[in-house]
Amino acid sequence: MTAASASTDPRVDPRVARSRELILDAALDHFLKHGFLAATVDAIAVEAGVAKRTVYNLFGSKDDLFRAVIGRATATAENFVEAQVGADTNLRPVDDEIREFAVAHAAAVVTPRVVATRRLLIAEAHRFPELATEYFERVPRAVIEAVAERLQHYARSGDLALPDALAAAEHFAYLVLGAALDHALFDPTSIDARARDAAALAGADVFLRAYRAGG
Amino acid sequence: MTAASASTDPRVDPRVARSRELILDAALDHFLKHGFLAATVDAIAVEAGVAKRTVYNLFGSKDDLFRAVIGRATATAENFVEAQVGADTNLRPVDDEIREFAVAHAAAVVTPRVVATRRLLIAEAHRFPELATEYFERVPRAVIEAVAERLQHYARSGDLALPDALAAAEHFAYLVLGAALDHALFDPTSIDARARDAAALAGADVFLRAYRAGG
DNA sequence: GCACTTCTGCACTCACCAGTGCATAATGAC
DNA sequence: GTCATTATGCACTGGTGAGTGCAGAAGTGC
Repeated sequence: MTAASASTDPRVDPRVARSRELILDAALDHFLKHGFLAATVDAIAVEAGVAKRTVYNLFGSKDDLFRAVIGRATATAENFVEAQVGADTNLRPVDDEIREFAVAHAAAVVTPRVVATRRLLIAEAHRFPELATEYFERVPRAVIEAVAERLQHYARSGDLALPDALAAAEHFAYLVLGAALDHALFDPTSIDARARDAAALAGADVFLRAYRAGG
Repeated sequence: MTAASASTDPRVDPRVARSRELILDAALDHFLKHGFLAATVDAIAVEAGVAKRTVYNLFGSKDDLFRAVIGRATATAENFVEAQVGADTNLRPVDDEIREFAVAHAAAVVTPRVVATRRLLIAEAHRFPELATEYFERVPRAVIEAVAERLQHYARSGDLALPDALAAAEHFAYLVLGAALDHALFDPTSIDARARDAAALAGADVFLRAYRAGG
C-alpha cells in the first residue's frame, strides 16, 4: 500500500521513484546473496546502475537501506500470502483440498528466494531483531493463522476434528514442509521439487490421519 | 575422539593444549554472539586471556579458527546425540515412551545454545557450505535416523504402523518442535520452557493418532 | 527556455581489522 | 639449572568499506 503509492504518487519526483526502485531491487539481491555485513554499498550502487551518493541521498545509511529493503520484502510477501491463502472457499472434499494445498504451500515456501530471505533474517536477528520479529509475525505467522481459518471450514462441516485450530495449522505446516525447509536453510542446493512435493503429500496424509473426524 | 585425545596426548605441550582450549571456548562464545564477520580475533584473544599472536600461531587464520570451532561444536553435539538417543531400549507402552521422548527432544533442541548454533551455521552457509552441511548430517540428520530406529521397535511389536520409518521420524521431530524451533530462529526470546513442553506433548499426540497401528 | 531539484563522478577522510615481525619473558622437559 | 619451545606485548602494514563534499551534468515541471 505505502510502497505501491510511492511509485505512483505524482508529488514524488520520478527520478527519485526510479532510483529508489533500482536501488531497492539491487540491494535485495545483494543482501540475499551476501548477507548484511559482507554486502557493500558500492557494489549495490553499481548493480543498481546508480551513483553511491544517490544511495546515501535516498536512504541515509547502510542500516536504513537494509531496513527499507526488508520492509518492502516483508510487505511483498505479506501481500502474496493474503492473495494466495485467502483465495477460495472450500467446496471440495477435505482430502483433495488438503493434499493440493499442501503441495502448493510447500512449493511456495521451499524456494531459493524464500529460503534466502529466511536465512538473511535469521542471520541478522541479533543486529535487527525488530525486522526478524516483524517478518515472522507478518509472514509465516500470518500463513498459520490463515491456514487455521481454512481448516475451521472443515471442522464446521464435520470433516475434521480440531480441538485447537491454531495448533493444527502449525502441525499441518511443519508436517508438510518442516524437514525440507530446515534442510534448505543449511544447504540451499538440497531443494528438489520432486522430493518436496512427495514429502508434502506424505505430510498431508499424516495430518489427515490424525485430524480426520471420527478417527 | 580426535579432540579428546588432543588434550590428553602427552606429546602435546600442555601450554599448547591449554591455549587451544581457552581460545576455542572463547571463540565459540564470540562467534555465537556476533557471527563470523562481526567477530574480531582481537576480542576473542582478550576473552580467551591470550595474546592475539597465540591465536594466529595455533590456528593460522580467522577462517581456520572458525572451522576448528565449528568442528569441535559439531563433534560435541554428535556425541551428545549418540549418548542421548541410543540410550534405553523400549520396555514401556508406546504412548508413554513417545510423549516422554517428545518433551526430552524438544527440551534438548529448543535451547538458546542450540538455536544460536543453528543460526550461526545457517548464516554462514554461503561462506562455509561444508560446515553447515556437515553439521546438518551429523546432528539433526543423525537424530532423525536414531529416532527412526527407535520407532522401528514399536513397529515390530505391532504398536505403530510405519510404512516409512525415516519419514515418520521426520514427522515426529517437526510435529514436536518445528514451530518452536522456527520461531526461536527468528526470535531467541520466544523460547519458553512451558509452552515448548506443551507443544511437544500436543505434537506427540498427533503423531500417535496418525501412526498408531490399527487407526 | 527557465528555475529548481536530483544525479553523477571522484577524490577524500576515518575507522576498523586481519595478519605479521620481533624482542623479551615465561614455562615445560630432562 | 639448562635448553628448547611457547606465549606475550606492541608496533606495524595493508586493505577495505562506510560515509562525505563538491562542482558540474542532466532531468523535471511549467
